[in-house]
Amino acid sequence: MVNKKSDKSTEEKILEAAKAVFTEKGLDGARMQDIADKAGINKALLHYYFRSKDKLFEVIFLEQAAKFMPGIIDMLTSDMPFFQKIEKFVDVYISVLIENPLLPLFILNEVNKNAQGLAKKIWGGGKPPIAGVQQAIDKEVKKGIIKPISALQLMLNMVSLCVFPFLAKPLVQFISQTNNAQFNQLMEARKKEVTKFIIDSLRK
Amino acid sequence: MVNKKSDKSTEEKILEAAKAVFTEKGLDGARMQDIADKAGINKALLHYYFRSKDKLFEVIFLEQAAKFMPGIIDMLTSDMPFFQKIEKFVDVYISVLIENPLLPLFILNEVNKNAQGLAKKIWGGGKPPIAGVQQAIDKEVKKGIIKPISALQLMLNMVSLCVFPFLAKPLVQFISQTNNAQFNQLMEARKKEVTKFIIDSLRK
DNA sequence: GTCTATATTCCGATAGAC
DNA sequence: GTCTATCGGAATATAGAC
Repeated sequence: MVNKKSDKSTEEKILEAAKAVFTEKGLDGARMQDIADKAGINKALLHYYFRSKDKLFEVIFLEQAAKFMPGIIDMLTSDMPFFQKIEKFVDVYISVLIENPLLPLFILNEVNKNAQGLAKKIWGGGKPPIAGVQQAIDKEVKKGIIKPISALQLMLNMVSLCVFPFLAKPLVQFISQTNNAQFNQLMEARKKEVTKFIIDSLRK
Repeated sequence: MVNKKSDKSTEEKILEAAKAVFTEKGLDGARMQDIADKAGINKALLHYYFRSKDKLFEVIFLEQAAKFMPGIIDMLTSDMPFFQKIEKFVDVYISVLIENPLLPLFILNEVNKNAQGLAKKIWGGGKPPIAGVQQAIDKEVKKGIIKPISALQLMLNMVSLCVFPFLAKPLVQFISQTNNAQFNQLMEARKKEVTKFIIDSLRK
């Protein structure tokens, strides 16, 4: 084994390199040459494995999109205690983002450039079952545990608080004067902060 | 006056068109031809007024960046009542975003691609005076009005809750099944929701 | 200042040898 | 399967007439 990559299949090396380049530069900014270089092969081979840049991109995008879309609806409609659902969601989601800090910007960028096409390719054509979330909330309201709130607004709040700091990572690092490791510490600490912020707001 | 644009200077027409195309497509995705078409002129004239695509982009970027960076620090250190500061910030910021929904993604994208260069071009080299915000918060804590919180985390929360829905606008529209006008209504309603959400969380 | 026409560079994609 | 060499188109940028 000469280096770390030599025991991986060529296809795996390409996918790994493509993920890195696409998530950093976006579809338009990425260069097939860069992907080839990073994978340690040449351009022609990229076209041999994946017909075109667009095809390669689509593979990467769908793979990453699945990672980005949190199972927030499933989680909020599960049978865990309500506040525990929130804590779990925040914890898991921020952990994913610490491991994949470029993910949110990558996904949102491409969804915006391709609004109608991609948004529906991620989910099926079906509507998201947001009504179930509203029922779960209303149940807690009736029990007198939380204040009334719209399911959409609550989900927006939860996702916003988790994701935005990563979208604005360079700005946050500038304002907080932190390096990468310190930024991750900050986000680790933020798990508790966000959970507390949400629960304190909901609690009656 | 034949049309709306005929009484504007050529430079103004270019800037207007460039803003529209760059904010929609980003630096890499934008085409000089598209900008020329939208401005009602030809490509050569773009280079006559601005030397290159990059130069033109920089003008647009700096102009838009100023709009995006909210005066959150100034606002939080002003002498308004504390909860009123929050309400005002949310109201003003979401209004700006309703008028410029593409602004956040545009800015964050380019800041990320150019982390070191642009972040410092926006502000001067100086550190942001976040310490003043912490003092303003601590004062309210001592008065017994709010719970203790880090200035950075609070500012992150406030900005996250306002900005993220616009970054994820296509996804939000899909989930909430809304058209543009309905989305704007949703964001208008969100002003009160976000203000309430933040204040409920901070209040003792 | 504004245009048409053209030069130049870059990049995705293909051809063909091994 | 993998490579080198090259094509062909697209996009930025320039030259030069008006």
